[in-house]
Amino acid sequence: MCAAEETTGEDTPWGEVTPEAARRLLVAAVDAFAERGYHATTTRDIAGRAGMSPAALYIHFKTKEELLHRISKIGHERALYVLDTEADRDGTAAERLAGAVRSFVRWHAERHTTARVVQYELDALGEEHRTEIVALRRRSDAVVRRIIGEGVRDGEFDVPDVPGTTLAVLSLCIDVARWFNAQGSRTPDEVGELYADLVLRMVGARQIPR
Amino acid sequence: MCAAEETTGEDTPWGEVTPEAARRLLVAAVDAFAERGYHATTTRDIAGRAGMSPAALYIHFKTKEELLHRISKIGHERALYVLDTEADRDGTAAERLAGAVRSFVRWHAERHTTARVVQYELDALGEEHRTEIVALRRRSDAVVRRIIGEGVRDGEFDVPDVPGTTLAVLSLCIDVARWFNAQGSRTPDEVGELYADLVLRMVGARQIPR
DNA sequence: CCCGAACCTGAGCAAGCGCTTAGGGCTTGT
DNA sequence: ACAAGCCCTAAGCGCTTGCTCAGGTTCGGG
Repeated sequence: MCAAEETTGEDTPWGEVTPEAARRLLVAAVDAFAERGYHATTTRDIAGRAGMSPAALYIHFKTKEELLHRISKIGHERALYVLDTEADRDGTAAERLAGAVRSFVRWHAERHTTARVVQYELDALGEEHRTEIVALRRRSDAVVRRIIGEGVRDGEFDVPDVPGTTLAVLSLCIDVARWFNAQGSRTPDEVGELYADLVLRMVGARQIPR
Repeated sequence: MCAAEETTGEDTPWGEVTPEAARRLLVAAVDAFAERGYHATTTRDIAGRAGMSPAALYIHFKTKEELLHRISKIGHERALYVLDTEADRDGTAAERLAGAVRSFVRWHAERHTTARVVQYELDALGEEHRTEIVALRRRSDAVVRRIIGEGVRDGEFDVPDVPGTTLAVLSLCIDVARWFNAQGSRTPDEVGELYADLVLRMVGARQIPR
């Protein structure tokens, strides 16, 4: 199902988007969408930021919505990859949960421009594209729920309401994209560390690992 | 500071908006903004939902942005009132924090249509109106920070990073407006209860009150 | 009965929107 | 040298947008 080229854990952002002109447009769109929102952004604005004429956009993308879809899909895949990687490590449930939250939050802070589009412009997608993306989001939910469930099973965590707590944990992480500011006083690493600690408290982890 | 007419804790929503036609338009706007977002909503749509012609809107509101501003201002005042009321009660810091979170979350769930507009359409406001609203939001932050600070001072809470934890608590509550669904399986009361418990864990409250 | 104020509508304007089309320069292989 | 193919632009089409304005309806007070 997944080709070898689709390396969702790459270092270069948007490396899989080719040709380079399309990538430039896409990056410009991410900035514009994050700044003003999808509906308040014009195709002329996107093209302008990429140093091209408005018509150039339609050589690389069929519609403005397709741009959003590609951003949203790649973004969700990246976020999910980050979460999955940490969840599949060895260690106690507490260690894995802390690692997952730390990385997931760090991703949302570091890539807060992308994350804002990914997390808050879902409604602007068309019907089909949205259901596709929602499926990806459910997988994130499943990952976190599994770790918490295992922690409860092994007696590591004290969680009366696993689905509710899962929801709250993910909600907390996702909302970082809304408030995080690069000019602010906290680094992405610091926020990740703080949040990992807070989440361990939420699940009543019996001891702080490491 | 507050006039007698400014009863922000009323039972009837939007009771302070008169005349009745203006209130109908405002309610229609809340629904439309919450559903599609400010920029994706047309003045024709708002007027249509209120059963009026597009021109009628401009008798009661100068611009579309003024509509958003009134919604945002009243909404923020209500939310802040809810928070303040619980924060000013007697009791331990844990009791007050739990009460504040419970009520604040319940408000965001019950009034999730309004809350979505209030919390996620800030950027659509004009420069002046936005700074006015941001000032209201800082007051919410101060309320929560004060309770947590007092809990730490009295040895009730164990919080290494008070500003960070305050941020996280508010972030958690606010994000309820994004995911809460009236058709979902949880009632606003249940979510409020769950979240109050989770927040007490986050601050390391020594015992669960009541 | 008429007046003025309050409220609302039908029609429409200027501007801006997403998107299309015709065509012109590059680069590349031969 | 030249043709093919790719990438881009200038111009603009059809439509929708926020908003305006002249005029009509309703209603309480004189």
